[in-house]
Amino acid sequence: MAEEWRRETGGRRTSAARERFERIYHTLRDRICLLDYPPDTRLSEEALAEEFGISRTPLRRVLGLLEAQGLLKSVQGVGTIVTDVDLDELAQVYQLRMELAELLGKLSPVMPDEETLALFRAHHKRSLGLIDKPDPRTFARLNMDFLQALLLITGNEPLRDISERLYFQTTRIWLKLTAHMDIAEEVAVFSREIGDILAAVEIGDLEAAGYIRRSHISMSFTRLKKLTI
Amino acid sequence: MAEEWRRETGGRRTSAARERFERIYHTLRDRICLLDYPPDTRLSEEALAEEFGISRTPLRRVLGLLEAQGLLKSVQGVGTIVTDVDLDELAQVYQLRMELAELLGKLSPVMPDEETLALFRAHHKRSLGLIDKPDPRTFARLNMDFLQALLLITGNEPLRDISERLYFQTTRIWLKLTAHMDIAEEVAVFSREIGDILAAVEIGDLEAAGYIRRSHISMSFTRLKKLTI
DNA sequence: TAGGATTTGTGCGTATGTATT
DNA sequence: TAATACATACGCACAAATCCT
Repeated sequence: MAEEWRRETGGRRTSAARERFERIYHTLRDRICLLDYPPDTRLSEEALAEEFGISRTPLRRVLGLLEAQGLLKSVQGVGTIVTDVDLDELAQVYQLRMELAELLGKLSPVMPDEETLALFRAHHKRSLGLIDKPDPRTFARLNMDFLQALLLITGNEPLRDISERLYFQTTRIWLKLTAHMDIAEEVAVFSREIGDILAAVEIGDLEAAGYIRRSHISMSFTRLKKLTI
Repeated sequence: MAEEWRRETGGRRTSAARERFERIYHTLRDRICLLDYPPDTRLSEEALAEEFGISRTPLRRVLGLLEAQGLLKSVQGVGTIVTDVDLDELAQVYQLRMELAELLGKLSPVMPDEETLALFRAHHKRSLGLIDKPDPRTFARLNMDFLQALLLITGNEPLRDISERLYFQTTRIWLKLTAHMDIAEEVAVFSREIGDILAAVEIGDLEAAGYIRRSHISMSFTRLKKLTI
């Protein structure tokens, strides 16, 4: 039979190869977005393959996906290079993310269960703790975790996928500009965002949560533009 | 030097390998969406590689992208299978496409040049000719071509990419249900849609074009639901 | 239940392209 | 300009998994 590898309730299958693919994908995506691999870094397929204990072939499958999502660019004879984010791309992505944030609370809204609420509260607590000791990397990580939680308020899977992809496409620009901004102020603003959205989610007003998120994406971009001028 | 392979005005590079990748990708995507490969079809990597005159390795790169977009599913020991579209997925994609259609006319609107207008007029003419001799496959092809033209009204590249991807994710369901619908009526409706959008584009009212598109996506889904009940 | 046929997944050597000396 | 070093792209053989007899 060999069906012990069935997973999840719906009977969906997940092969070991697919799990490994996901694991490596998330690992590399996080490294790119946390600037462990800053823009223009040249990655070595061979070194990465060795690190993960596989050959170049399955690794290249992961790199291909990251390239399709705009985080990498492979050029024969040169290498696999981490892409940079230019202001035009950033503006377009943010403009679209604003609209999608609004849709998060409108399309197939899912009333959060107790587990999801606990997640929001935990993130809020983390943000409060971060105020005392602001750290760019910890801030970036919390930001990523909070996005994942926020996606749970919609049952529209394509919307979740797209929102996640657009977020990771440009989020590393924040860590890149960390030296030119007031980290303490950014953390304080973000903590208020989480608090406001948590309040909306607690009373089940997901549409309000979407609007709050939209407003913060808008203001984030405005602050960011002032830095780059 | 070996720089004769530069293409496009912006100095953007396109290697031969990348062009071949794009060509095969579009070929296979069209075959899936035009039901040359109906849902549940098992594709052979070896046969496809031979057809395109390459080995399995670069072909698998294309299949990997089609799998990431939800059109294929590879299972070891079984094969590469064309996915089917279930009603839940269809509903979510259509709900999102309605919103994105509205955004097409709002985010970074691009006033069409004469070439683009000629494209719209040509498609309208094709739709009128199709009324006399309705054919499902020709209809599907025109539908695809019109989408590509419509995407030109926005300068927001992420929005264009996402709109295109969502369209191709579910459009084959129309051809699949062709036997149960009034093709002549569908062609007539579509021809009016093109005519209305053409009129809006001609006078530069791109926001109106987006709303017209949205309304037709909505009505299409309503008609489709009646077929599947 | 077992085994062979078939398919995708993987490892590795080679070809091809780029940058540098 | 030519040669060398080194990176990704490719082709092929084998491993692993599934299905059917």
